[in-house]
Amino acid sequence: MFSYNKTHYICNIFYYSMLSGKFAITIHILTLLNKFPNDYLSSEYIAGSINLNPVLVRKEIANLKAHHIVESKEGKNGGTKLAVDSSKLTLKEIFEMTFETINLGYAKNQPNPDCPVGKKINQNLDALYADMNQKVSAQLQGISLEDFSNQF
Amino acid sequence: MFSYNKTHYICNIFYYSMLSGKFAITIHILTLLNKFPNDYLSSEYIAGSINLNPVLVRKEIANLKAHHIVESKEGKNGGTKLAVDSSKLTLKEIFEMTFETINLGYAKNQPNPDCPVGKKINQNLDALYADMNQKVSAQLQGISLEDFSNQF
DNA sequence: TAAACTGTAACATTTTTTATTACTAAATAA
DNA sequence: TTATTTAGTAATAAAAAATGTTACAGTTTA
Repeated sequence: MFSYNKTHYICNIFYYSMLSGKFAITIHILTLLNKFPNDYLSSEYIAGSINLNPVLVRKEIANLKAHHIVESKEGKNGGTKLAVDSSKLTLKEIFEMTFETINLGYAKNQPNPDCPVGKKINQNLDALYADMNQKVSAQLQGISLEDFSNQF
Repeated sequence: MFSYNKTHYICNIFYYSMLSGKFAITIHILTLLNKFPNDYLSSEYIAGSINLNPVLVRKEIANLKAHHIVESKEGKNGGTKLAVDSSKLTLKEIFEMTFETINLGYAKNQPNPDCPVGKKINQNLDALYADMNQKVSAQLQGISLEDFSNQF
């Protein structure tokens, strides 16, 4: 058995890039926009489809704008529309805009650096998750927003 | 633009199977146990390596016990040891014991069923995530606990 | 100039995750 | 046989993350 001091490591880890509803919400928004490429859809309207607060829709739209995927028009009759060709936008790109990576999580606290396992566990998990990301990315790369949207 | 009533759907969805630190903690526990296949390691000792509360370690161990992966001994000098051959236990099995599936999340509220997109979005996400799981599972299937443990 | 929008900040609430305390029961060693 | 160390577990607390709300300034259009 390894022996090490059982000090308490307070410091937390910032690996976290947890999944929330961000991807689902973003793809929902984009699917709607894709259905009406010539209309500016309001956040209120989109929110009504997702069943979500319009402010949260606008926040995701702000993210999409930062990536130049959509454009918005302020003022009356304003709203948001797609700014890219949906056949060229892949789910991989959408994924990357909403998550950094896919992973199976890390323990919250820093593992004990005096333990051989604790010292390397995150590094080894990183490697595992990196492989995982490659596989998932390859899959998502093969699906365009148009493909996804055509399923509806 | 689709038109639909903007009622508010309160009902939530139970898809959720979010990732926390469970997988990381479980694999950490199993790696330690694998390093000392003949010792009963206490939850206190394991907790000292993960830097986690011992009660939480015992909870994960309870889960492992339910899957007959480890066995425990109560009382003084008690603890937990592996009950399976680590070369035959795959990360896929460990993954399945701690998560049901991998996914990129769902919006929290039920989407609007009066909207063609809202009505089908979760079904289409499900299909996407199912493919994802297959790829990830195939990867994890190829790695045994022994393989993982040998990296340390 | 009123109305309908976006953009954003600030704050509140809810949900999830992690931590703690406290206790019972079991096994061992002295 | 008794003190000690351990698992097992329930109940509760605290922390963190996600989601929701309110409010309001700025923009555009009719």
